[in-house]
Amino acid sequence: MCYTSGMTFLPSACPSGDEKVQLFGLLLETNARLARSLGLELESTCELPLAWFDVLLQLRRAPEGRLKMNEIADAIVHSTGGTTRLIDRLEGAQFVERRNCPSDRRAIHVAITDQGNTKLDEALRVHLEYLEGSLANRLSDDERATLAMLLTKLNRPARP
Amino acid sequence: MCYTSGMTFLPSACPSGDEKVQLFGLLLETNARLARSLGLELESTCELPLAWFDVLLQLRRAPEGRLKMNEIADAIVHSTGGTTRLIDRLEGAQFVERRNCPSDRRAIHVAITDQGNTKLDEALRVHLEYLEGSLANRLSDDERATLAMLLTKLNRPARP
DNA sequence: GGAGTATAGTTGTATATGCAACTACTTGTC
DNA sequence: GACAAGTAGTTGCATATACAACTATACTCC
Repeated sequence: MCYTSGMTFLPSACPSGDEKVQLFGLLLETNARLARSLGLELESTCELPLAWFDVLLQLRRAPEGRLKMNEIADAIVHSTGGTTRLIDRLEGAQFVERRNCPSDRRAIHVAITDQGNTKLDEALRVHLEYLEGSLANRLSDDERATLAMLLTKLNRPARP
Repeated sequence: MCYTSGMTFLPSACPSGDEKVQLFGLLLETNARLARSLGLELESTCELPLAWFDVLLQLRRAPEGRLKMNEIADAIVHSTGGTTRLIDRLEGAQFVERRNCPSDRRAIHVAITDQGNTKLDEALRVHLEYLEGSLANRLSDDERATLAMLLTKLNRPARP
């Protein structure tokens, strides 16, 4: 599968066509395109950045409707420093609020507010419509289930 | 699949557990984790940012070993402005060079240099090792082929 | 129960990126 | 062949994020 262009490559130095490299690149590219188009959609229709949407969604899914800072950072795959400022902005917009954690005075509970829930509902409506065009149109129910299974396997933390 | 927590949600306002929403979130999360760990790996062992690696890989794959600015921007899913500066940095490190395009004086050809090729080979070795741990360990050959097929379907540009 | 270590979160600083405005060139139309 | 519209790339500016250093609190082990 190695492209044989006019250029001269050392044979051993050309694994750019390796099947795994291709697959990994495809994953990055697919993700980047989908994230970008969804981000533009949410931003233009709801004025909600994708990262904010992601936080609100994680909070709604959380058992008690709240998460600690480091749980959010892990869930959305940001640094803790970046998460602090992201939550600052969300709190400034009154979509979430910080609360003290009674059992650990270092920790902070971040909870979604009513305004946050309202905005999230609005965004989810947009998101669902978007998904019809980007997922449902392109993959069958079975294919989506398979994809979910494969991604779940891929997403497991590395063995120790 | 909707979490029934202690909180009271309007039934219609809780599609956060929707199968497509879950799948999309899984895709974003998987991608973010893999990109982050690969980025750290490349940065620490090769001092090569992931975005630089991506550009060099696209250039090697290109039929003539070179691409125009807008082709790069599209391939790596960046804005053209962002790509200009990314290529500035890569050119500063002498991994790529800009050349005039003979047939269109607006356009720029970006070509990988010998130093860029050397660095890319180095990074690909790291990448291949990384992929053993992140892809090959978790998915069988068949599963990887299936995943590639599904992502390809997903990655097709939207219908007009 | 006190010293040392680990953990949760914040902040200073640097950097990478997007968007919109801009220049320069090309293409299409009359 | 000139003018309008479209396209390629760059730049000013704003912003989001990462990393590392820091503070405050919790845990562990003697």
